[in-house]
Amino acid sequence: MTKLTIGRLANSASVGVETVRYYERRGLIRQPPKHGGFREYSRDDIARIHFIKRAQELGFSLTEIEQLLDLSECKGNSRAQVKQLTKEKICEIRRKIEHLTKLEATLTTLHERCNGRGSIAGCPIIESIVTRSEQSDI
Amino acid sequence: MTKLTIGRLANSASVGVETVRYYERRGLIRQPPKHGGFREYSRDDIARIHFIKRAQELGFSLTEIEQLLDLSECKGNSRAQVKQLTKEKICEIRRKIEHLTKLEATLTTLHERCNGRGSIAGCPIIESIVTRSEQSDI
DNA sequence: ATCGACTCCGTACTGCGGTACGGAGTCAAG
DNA sequence: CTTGACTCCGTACCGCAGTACGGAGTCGAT
Repeated sequence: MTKLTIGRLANSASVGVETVRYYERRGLIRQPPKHGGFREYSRDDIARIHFIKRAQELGFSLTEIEQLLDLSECKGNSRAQVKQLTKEKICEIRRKIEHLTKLEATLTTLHERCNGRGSIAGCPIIESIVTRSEQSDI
Repeated sequence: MTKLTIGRLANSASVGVETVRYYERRGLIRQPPKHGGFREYSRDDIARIHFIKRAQELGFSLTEIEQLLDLSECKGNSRAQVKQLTKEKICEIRRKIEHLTKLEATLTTLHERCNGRGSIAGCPIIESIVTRSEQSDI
């Protein structure tokens, strides 16, 4: 049972040492006791970083993850808040998808319209950018 | 016919003065002749900024827009390259949509599974984050 | 001639999520 | 007890697309 230093913690959680320090600065993980100036972590801290990483994969920002962590530790009726955060994230993702879908449609139309041969003169893609009046995006 | 100073140019193109200077630094617009130390633009520069803005709306980055601008001004058979850039952008957008769609599905499942009542203990959303083993995202 | 608005320039800062640097201190193995 | 790996800390930097600052100079209208 060697001491869980920052390097070993980082290794166990597959992140960089600097990332751990960064999370500490951001308040995502508490500063652990120090022995001889060196941080000494517990197993729980590995789990905490795993939590952060997994929540990131789900699309949550570090700020939101901070809230999730707080909620997951408080004793109130916090399940509603977690659900609410999730709902907002879903809406955000849907908005992004909607926007990207429109973009894709516009670009695909342009791409199909362009024969890809010859000089720029008459290129429908460039034309569309110059006379910005085609479909509405954004 | 008052002189087209940076402020008037910015106004005409609905961007900030600092944005124009930034585009110049980035090489997106050439530095115009200066009279008494003041930049003096032509009507073409307004069109150029409009081009940049419209291309941004289409999802292109400033780096890509630089290429588009170069292509739109060169005399070679550059239509193929414009089409290629567009295709790559479409692929990039499709990848993003794909990723976001998977995320949305995962989060929606989680959201449905959570009744939103009570404390954290047993909350399916938090559980899913803690035991990161549900669906695969990213 | 004066005044206010504008412009000049370099630099720093924003948000996001880290990554890199570098000199000093410390721990553990040989 | 030396050596090498690790850790400490603050700070700067990355990409992206700007935005902000602030002191000095200049233009146009009165």
